Amino acid sequence: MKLSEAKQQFISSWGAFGTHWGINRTMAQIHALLLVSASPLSQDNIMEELNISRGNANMNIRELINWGLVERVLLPGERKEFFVAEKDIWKVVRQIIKERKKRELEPMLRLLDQLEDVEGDRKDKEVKTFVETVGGIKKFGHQADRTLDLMVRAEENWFLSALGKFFK
Amino acid sequence: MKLSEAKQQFISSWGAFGTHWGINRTMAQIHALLLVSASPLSQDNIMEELNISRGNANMNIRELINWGLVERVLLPGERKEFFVAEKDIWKVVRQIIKERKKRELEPMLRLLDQLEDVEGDRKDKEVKTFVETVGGIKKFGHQADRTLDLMVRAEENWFLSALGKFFK
DNA sequence: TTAATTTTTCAATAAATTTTGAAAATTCAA
DNA sequence: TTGAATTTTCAAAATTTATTGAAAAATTAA
Repeated sequence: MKLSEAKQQFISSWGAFGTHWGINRTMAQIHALLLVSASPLSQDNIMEELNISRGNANMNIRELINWGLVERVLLPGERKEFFVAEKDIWKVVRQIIKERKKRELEPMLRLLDQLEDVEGDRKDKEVKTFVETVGGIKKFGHQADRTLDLMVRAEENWFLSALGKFFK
Repeated sequence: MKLSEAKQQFISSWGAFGTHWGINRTMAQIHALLLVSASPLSQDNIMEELNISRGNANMNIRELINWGLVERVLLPGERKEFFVAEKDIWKVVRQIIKERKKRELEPMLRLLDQLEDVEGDRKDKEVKTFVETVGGIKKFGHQADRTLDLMVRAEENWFLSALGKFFK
């Protein structure tokens, strides 16, 4: 397989993959393109490679920067901005965990904490089921939150390899 | 907070949560509703509670069954079908991991395996970056695949609590 | 300064996804 | 069998989300 074809395939399936994770196709494709580029790309490069408009490129590049997955670089003698993606996949995953934890898990846990003190007789079957189910989710969520914290803080890939040994 | 209000809130935020994970709002809401219901609900119950159409309810209930998160139950003396959700959150999470692994991770790994044998000089910077980045993702992916396998096979919540102790 | 280049914004448009509801198919009691 | 109850399907409509492109804003070299 030729490099250009392989790149195409990678970009396209990374884009499809993203849509299963609440990330829009274009954002995932830009990320994929930068992941496999040896050198920084400008917004125009990206527009051309992916056949997308200026506004679309700009918006999604910015979003990738907000997520901490891409950064701007200034090339000497160039007026344009260029962009590169972090290529160490473990760092990428850590960054995504960090952001999603903050954006999704933590707000959900705050809500669950509130829902705990629902009025009513604990002997009522409906009340009991609600309290127990929500309580279980809350407990699981807090435990996951702590575990993810450790993952995010881990400096190296030691987490997964430690796990591997742990389970053997 | 009243039970009905708490239920409403839980359903609504579980729905919003789902949309960040590539799951449609209604499917997540039906799941939430069943999670906090003490007794099985019929399709009509669900339609009424969530104010959705028959077709919509039917389609999303079926999808939840495909995901292994909900099951049909037949109530004695009733002609209609009723539905219940697995309430043990650890089992729910394991089931989701199992399905997403099969539907998303495994196909991606098969593609990455193919992309590995790209033609071209390994000294070419573009080729090198591609091979290394994709290789890194592949390695990470396979490792994650094995770890998730262990999680799915784990019978009880011992996984997270073991982790907790492991990291202390 | 000025003016060319580049980035950002955002209303309009397009595309994708979800929802509806009525009709068809299926199930099941009698 | 029949027919009422229930489930399923699916084309059309509604809604949501993504994309465009042109205009405005910002940046920078001279």
